[in-house]
Amino acid sequence: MLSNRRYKDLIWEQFARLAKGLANPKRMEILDLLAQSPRTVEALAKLAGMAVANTSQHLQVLKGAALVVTERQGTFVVYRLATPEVNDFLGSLRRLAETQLAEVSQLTRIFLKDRHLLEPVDQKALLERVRKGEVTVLDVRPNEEFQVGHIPGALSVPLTELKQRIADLPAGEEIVAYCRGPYCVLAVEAIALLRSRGFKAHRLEAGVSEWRTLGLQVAAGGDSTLIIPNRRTRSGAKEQA
Amino acid sequence: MLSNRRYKDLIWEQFARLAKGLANPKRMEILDLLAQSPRTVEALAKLAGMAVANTSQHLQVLKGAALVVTERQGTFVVYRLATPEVNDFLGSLRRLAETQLAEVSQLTRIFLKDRHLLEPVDQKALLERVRKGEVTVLDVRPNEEFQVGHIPGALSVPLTELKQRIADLPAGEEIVAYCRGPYCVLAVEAIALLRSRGFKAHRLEAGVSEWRTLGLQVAAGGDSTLIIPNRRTRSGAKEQA
DNA sequence: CTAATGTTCAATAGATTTATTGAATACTGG
DNA sequence: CCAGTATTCAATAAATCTATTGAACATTAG
Repeated sequence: MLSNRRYKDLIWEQFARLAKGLANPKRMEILDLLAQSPRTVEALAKLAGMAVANTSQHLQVLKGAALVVTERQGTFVVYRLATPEVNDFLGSLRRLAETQLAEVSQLTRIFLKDRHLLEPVDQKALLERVRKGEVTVLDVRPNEEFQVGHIPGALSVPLTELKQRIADLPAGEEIVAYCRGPYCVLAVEAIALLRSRGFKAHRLEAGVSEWRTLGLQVAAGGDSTLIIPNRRTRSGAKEQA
Repeated sequence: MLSNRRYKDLIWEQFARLAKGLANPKRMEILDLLAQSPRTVEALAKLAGMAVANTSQHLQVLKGAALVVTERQGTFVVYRLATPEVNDFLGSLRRLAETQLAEVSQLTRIFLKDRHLLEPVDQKALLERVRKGEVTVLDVRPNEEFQVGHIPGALSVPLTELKQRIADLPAGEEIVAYCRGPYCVLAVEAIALLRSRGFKAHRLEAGVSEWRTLGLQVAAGGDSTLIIPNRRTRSGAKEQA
């Protein structure tokens, strides 16, 4: 017979178990990377800047908290978020952190100010214009992530290739760049580069996971890569950090 | 100058900081109690079954994660959730735990089965009937919590007093009892008692915080306590565990 | 002021978490 | 089967977290 007190203890322990999975900066980063696309242990280790064994250990914790699931592909083990609900939940955790922790917005402000990009753009209006297809949208993440899912109509121009391909962009038009979300730095760098070349460019803070959470459609495959054909790459091995 | 890597590390650390606040069963329980009403350290310690110093320490952690705030009232220090967003977030954490962790629903099933209360009621329909005022609704939490906020139209009948006051209840009508939410045991016991006395009684899983999260109005004060007048009690000192 | 009460602080031991290291295991291609 | 690569496991030390204890501090009542 399960006593009241014992039931309570066990139930709260389960909730805390979920939270424990999130209670580490590196695991947080791993989850953010997995929100973009499924990845191998090796790829995650490289992107998060940590040893493979350590990454594997963190992934076991996340698996134990039922936040991620695995699938074997040959000698690789591919990890991904367990369900779309996990993605939505991560979004609500971040929003809570933004409202509750002054440090979050302060850090972002300092970071953007250092890069002379601290000009508040109405993100809601920008999102609406993107949704309506009124602006040229660049997805500056690695092409692998673009393939898995991107904002409809976006062009895949990974940050690593932007410099070489910048001449191909429409000179007069307004450009909007996005990457993995509000705390990803790829689009920030892309905007800096674009502006230094005279483009009128803005950063969309939302990434694909935010886009999806808003209930909007996500495109897959390489159909919007109008500028150059997709390159073949080894699973996650040469992504940008 | 804040480097990319350093910015990322600091940002993820902030998110993890929030999660760390939740990563302990006792803190989870404390937050659940605070979702009902503000409480003193002493009251929380008693309700959660832990030492005062230990409770105070946990509260410092929650305060550090900006999940709760304090207010001094004489020699007491009253803790409460920092914002309504914290309450909503706790709800989404629980919902995620329900979908991701089989243990949660299994524990609840075992608990209810032990008490012969495992008959699935359509909670959505029940909620709708409560909203429309079609049933007699009992709030079986301590009266202090009722005072702070309750479902409009509900009668305050704390579980501790139910036995004495059961004769005053309308015999024929259907009765719905609720307490602090899906993982609170007060209503479960109330239902068992009511049924043993021949009442047709059901448990509403939602508590006040869920009710509020749904965007519904919450009543405050003692105006719905139709059966007996509100008693004066010392802040949380004699609540039921 | 002093006494009483509620809360916090400080020190500690035991448990848990984390990064590192090197070895073991799983799968593929030959 | 063997060799090579990706992942996991096991052991360890350092760091962090937790509950307990007793003292210190803050506020109110007298």
